[in-house]
Amino acid sequence: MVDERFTVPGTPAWWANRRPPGTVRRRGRPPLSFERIVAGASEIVDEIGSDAFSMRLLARRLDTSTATLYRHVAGKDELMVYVVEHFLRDMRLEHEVAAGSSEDWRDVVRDAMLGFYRALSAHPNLIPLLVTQVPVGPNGLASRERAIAMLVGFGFPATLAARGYSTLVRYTVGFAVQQHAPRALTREDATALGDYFRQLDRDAYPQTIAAAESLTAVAPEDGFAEGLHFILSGIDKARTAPG
Amino acid sequence: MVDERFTVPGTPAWWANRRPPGTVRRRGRPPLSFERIVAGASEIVDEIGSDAFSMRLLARRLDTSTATLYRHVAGKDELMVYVVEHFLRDMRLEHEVAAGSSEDWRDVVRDAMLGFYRALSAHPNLIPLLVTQVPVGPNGLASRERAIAMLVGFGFPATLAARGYSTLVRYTVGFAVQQHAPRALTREDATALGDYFRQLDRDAYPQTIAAAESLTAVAPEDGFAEGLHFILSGIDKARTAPG
DNA sequence: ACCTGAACACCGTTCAAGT
DNA sequence: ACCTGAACACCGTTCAAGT
Repeated sequence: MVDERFTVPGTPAWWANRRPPGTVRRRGRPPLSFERIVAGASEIVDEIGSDAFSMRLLARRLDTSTATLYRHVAGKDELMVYVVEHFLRDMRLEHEVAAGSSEDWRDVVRDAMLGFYRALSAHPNLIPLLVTQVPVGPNGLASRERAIAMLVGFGFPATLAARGYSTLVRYTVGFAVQQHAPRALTREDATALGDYFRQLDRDAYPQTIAAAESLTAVAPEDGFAEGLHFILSGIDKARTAPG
Repeated sequence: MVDERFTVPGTPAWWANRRPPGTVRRRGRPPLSFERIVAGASEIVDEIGSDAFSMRLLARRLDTSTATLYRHVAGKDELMVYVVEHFLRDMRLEHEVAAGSSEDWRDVVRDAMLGFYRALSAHPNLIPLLVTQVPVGPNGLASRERAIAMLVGFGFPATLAARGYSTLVRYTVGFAVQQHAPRALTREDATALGDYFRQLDRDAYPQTIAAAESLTAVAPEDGFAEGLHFILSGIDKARTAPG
């Protein structure tokens, strides 16, 4: 019986023990490299989501067969781990900028988290994958390191930096998946939901009716920024508390 | 072309226009009621999750055929909406208690959200369904109404009550799905992840190594409670702020 | 040595045919 | 009128057979 920790894609042990994949030459067709497979899979996931993604679809797009794909990757699960890693690299490149413009750590971290949120919003079909994976591949590690270093640079003790970072990432991914996941509410849905709330029985749902506007009218990013403000405010209080 | 809003299960329009389902008598077997179908589906989802749930499995367990199930429900999606509604009723019954023991609204709301979080933790396979649905069936509406009324009862303006409620529910469901979703990190995984962090290159990942303990050692519920504390603290500041 | 058609054991959903 | 076996068009994954 094989130790399962070494076979579950995306786990630390799996990253540590995986064999770097190679390239296969094919007569008359572009070589089928590992990179081309991951890039093709990332494209399809971005377009239609990881549920609708299928090995057959990818094989067709790369002009090969599913069995050949299985010679490069262990299966769909493993491929999705590489897809996450692929997107994290792009997100890092996109956000190498910013920072430094303010002295209040809350402004800097708010902008960083808003950038992360916007990057997720730009690739909604990626979000469900981040919910089921804690990214510990090279790009995932680098993002985590930079973020914690940023907080420590603002004078946070290591413990509060780690916990604040965890809370912020959890909040952002959790908010994004509820807002942008397949089948999430569109703006039209929110309008319809507001109308629905307002038409409810006034005796049974007085508060829901009174709050209908606030419950549904907020633009997605504003709703995210509000909660983010609450969290940053709470962390700041913990940071400046005596003791 | 039919208006899609009336055919997508779980939407307000769908709830408003759906036809209440009936019961079918079968010779020599227990009658196949809508309730038995939802109860059976809820059991299976609780056991193995909504992905692994299949109409064939449910049909086998209820001693019938898939085609017969389709005479009672429109399909798997619709059935999952009823499964959510089913669990929300149970959660309401379980939490009819508490409240009133403290004068600080934060203590009361913290206990309420912890109760919700524990209810979700007790049914991890239900959580992914809550991510893709805003529950607006009878039980979902009643929960929302009670929660907002509680905040208003503590003197919150309607707008802040609605936004605070939204943030709290999003945070709780978002945290729960990342902590408890199928394939989420177990305690053993977290330990392995901590070891992995500590073994990284000291020059490349100094902060990750320093924070390894804090990043992975926190018990799940403590991590949730910490973030919850930040949010409650932030909302309280908004509530007591002048203007 | 490398590749792949076809198969296996599944899905959600539908419908012709039975009782 | 009610029920269902079998089908349709898919999955992820594997392997015997080809080049």
